[in-house]
Amino acid sequence: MNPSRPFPYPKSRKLKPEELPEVYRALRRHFGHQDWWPGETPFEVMVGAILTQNTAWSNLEKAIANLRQAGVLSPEALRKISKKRLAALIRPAGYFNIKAERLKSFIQFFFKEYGGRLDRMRKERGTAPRTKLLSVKGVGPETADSMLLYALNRPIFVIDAYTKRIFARHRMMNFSESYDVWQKVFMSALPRQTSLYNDFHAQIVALGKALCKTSKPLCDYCPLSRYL
DNA sequence: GCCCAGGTGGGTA
DNA sequence: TACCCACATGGG
Repeated sequence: MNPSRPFPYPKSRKLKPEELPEVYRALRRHFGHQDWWPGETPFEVMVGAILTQNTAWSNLEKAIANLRQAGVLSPEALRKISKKRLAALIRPAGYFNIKAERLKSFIQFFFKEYGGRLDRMRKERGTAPRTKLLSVKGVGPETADSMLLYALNRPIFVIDAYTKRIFARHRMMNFSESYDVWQKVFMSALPRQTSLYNDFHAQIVALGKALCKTSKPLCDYCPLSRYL
């Protein structure tokens, strides 16, 4: 994604953060409730959060399928497997060497901090899990927040490339604002509800994927065109 | 063949 | 702080 690319769409009115609840309802009317869970288990979600970094979802799915096929989609098995074999299994996800390294560092952290047990991580209150996750090499804010929202059911809004692209195009804020600023704007404008954050992010991804498949200008197609 | 995808960390000025 | 860059496969 090149944020400096010229803005390819007609000048639009500015979308205000206060309109986000309404935007969510518009997306939901268009796409329907997503009930989105990007993985079969919470642990799989955490693994997927690392594997999906800057990668097409279809490639991630191949890597997850390989891990499942090899029977290593568990904390214990991922701790035991060699980095070399792990890298070979996740090859379709791209960046396989660096992601094998990141998965290993995450697993090491997961055992050191929580004994490899998700329930122990769940019990920890407040912002401690996020702070700790961010200390793991290879886990940045989006990866940490994806884990917190989709694996631990915490009310944390995930900001991804689709989110920034779509809302920057609607001139709500600049693409280049920091992750924390983007997140603060969304979380200030929306009630703190896990189910809302889960489905809103899923709606954004649904829109992002739909727009990737069309060459039409955004405003001809987008269910948010009423806000232009 | 070319462009891009649900990021992150390291290096340089 | 603010940019560069490496990391890599697979689909359109």
